[in-house]
Amino acid sequence: MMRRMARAATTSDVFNAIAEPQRREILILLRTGERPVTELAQELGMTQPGASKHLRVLREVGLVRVREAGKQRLYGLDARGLRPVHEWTGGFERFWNESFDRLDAYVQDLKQARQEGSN
Amino acid sequence: MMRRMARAATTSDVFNAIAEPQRREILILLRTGERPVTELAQELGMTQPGASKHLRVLREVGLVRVREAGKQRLYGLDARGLRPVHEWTGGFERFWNESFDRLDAYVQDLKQARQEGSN
DNA sequence: TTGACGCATGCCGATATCGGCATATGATGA
DNA sequence: TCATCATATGCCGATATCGGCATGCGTCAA
Repeated sequence: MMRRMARAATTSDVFNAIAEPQRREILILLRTGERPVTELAQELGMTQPGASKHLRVLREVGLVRVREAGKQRLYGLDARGLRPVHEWTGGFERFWNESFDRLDAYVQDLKQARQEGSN
Repeated sequence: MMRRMARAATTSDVFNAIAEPQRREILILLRTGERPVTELAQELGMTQPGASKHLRVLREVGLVRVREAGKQRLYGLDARGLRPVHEWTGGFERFWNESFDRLDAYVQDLKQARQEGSN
């Protein structure tokens, strides 16, 4: 039945897949070329099962591809799935590039009120 | 001690904040201007407490700002926090725009393998 | 065939998430 | 002051997440 879901399945949503810092690191690393799981785990300081699990998530949302190479499984980047995210955030570009009526007033307000650095 | 965290705190990470579909909808809606909570909840078909909670997360990562207006609290967009996400994904742009050596090989490989093997 | 390697998966525990509901808090106006 | 509106928060239950560990399974080499 699955009436309620605590969160959109990480496995079906690129936004969710890249919400995990380690998974983002994997993607970055894979920009330099494909890697077998163990090597990847080693370079990122994670356990092999840990790497495998993250890779699975990435695979399921289509951000990586696997290629069998004998004993190994070479994981490679497939960044096409990141494009929608890029475009989605791009839809807000003008809101951070231009200074807006209300927005601008806010910003000035805040800059004065807080020092903005705290976090 | 908090040795292990099941996930990066949603409250400290913009990536995580926008991993939630409803929160993304809120951000989109707020592009057209600020809104009091109830109106926002109504327009997006969510309960008032639900809206408040999502707004809290968005506030804590700095994606929205609140302005007190008498009884109401007007929430407005602050898209600056989306810029890092845009840039991060942008770092993968050439991987989906250009056709790459290895990448290309993969694709060809897969096309062949599927035609032959047909799992 | 056997053993070692590479990897995936299953189970567990701790914790976080999300929605619903009730309720607390705060401002407004009669 | 008191009722009311607007919002925030607390608690709950169901579920998902993530890391660690053990183990299963396939591949290769001797």
